[in-house]
Amino acid sequence: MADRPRSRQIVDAARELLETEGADALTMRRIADRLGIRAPSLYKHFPDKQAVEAELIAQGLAEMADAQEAAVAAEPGQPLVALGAAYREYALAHPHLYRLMTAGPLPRHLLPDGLEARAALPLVKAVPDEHRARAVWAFAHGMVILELDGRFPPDADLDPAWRVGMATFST
Amino acid sequence: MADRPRSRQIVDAARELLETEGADALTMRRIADRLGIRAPSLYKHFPDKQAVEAELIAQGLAEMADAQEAAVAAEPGQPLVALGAAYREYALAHPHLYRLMTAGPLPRHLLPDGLEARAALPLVKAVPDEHRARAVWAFAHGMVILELDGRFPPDADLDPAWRVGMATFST
DNA sequence: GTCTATAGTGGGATAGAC
DNA sequence: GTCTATCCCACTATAGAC
Repeated sequence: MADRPRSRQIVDAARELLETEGADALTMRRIADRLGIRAPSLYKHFPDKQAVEAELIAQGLAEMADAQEAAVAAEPGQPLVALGAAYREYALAHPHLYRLMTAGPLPRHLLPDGLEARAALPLVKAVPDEHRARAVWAFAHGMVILELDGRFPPDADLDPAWRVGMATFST
Repeated sequence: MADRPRSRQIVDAARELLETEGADALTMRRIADRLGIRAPSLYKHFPDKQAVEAELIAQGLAEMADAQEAAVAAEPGQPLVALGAAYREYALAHPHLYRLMTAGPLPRHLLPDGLEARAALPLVKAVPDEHRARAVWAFAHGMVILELDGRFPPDADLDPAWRVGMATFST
């Protein structure tokens, strides 16, 4: 806590705001409030708001990659089922961050080299055919985002939908 | 053009703004500009902005339902393939409207009764198992939204991904 | 049904002093 | 690296006159 660099403190504050209150709360003013400073001071550490958001996206992608890698390591027999479960779990545990990561184009020029590829790698290894891999990703993302957006019936049990989807793609 | 009711003109102007410039351009001021009036005048015809958006969402859902119904009628042998193609085609033809229709919770209390169910019906008939139907919808929505958001590699040919997904769910 | 005027809120970002 | 002061922007929405 003590002397983490300011830039790190800023990203941490931004993340807590995002995760607890959502994207609307993620403003330069609110970030500064959390640190007990004024908003203009943030611009000594980051050129603009997008740069702060890019850090959060990078964190999310790295954590998602970790989760995916751990999932296949733990359940090598059914990689696709393990990947799907880990994907869903991470997204539902960090809904606002997941949205930030996936809504709109990635600011690729602001992300570490290779990060996007690393996040995709476990799926690519489990599903070598690229077209099939894209289809699986679309299924998983669609399930997550429709759930987060409250688009399924409120009482719908989604476990069977995940199961049938993952089973279908596993064959 | 002449004497369509003002409320209708407002919705038409809103739709043209949304479709041509995206959600950020859909403001009460811009709508009023298009009609040559001032923004406050709009509030004599609609209680608030959400009511205007709900009209657009209702239009989109109805048009999507039309497209789905026409698709199964034209290709009764492979309903799922026809539905997927029609879904994708409508979404890509109206990307901003599609986003408005699918991002966030539906304002169900502002939509005509039964409209949401009508839009879902062709898929429900083609895929009687509700879990499987949800999985198919998630796949289709995921494919569309990832494409609209530029998340697939820029040079990716998505036709094979759609084919493999639809074929997989058809068996 | 339109207008003017305005309230109220919020945002990102910069200049320049210290 | 922080501050104050400020700019400029934009939005939804209401009140009240005509």
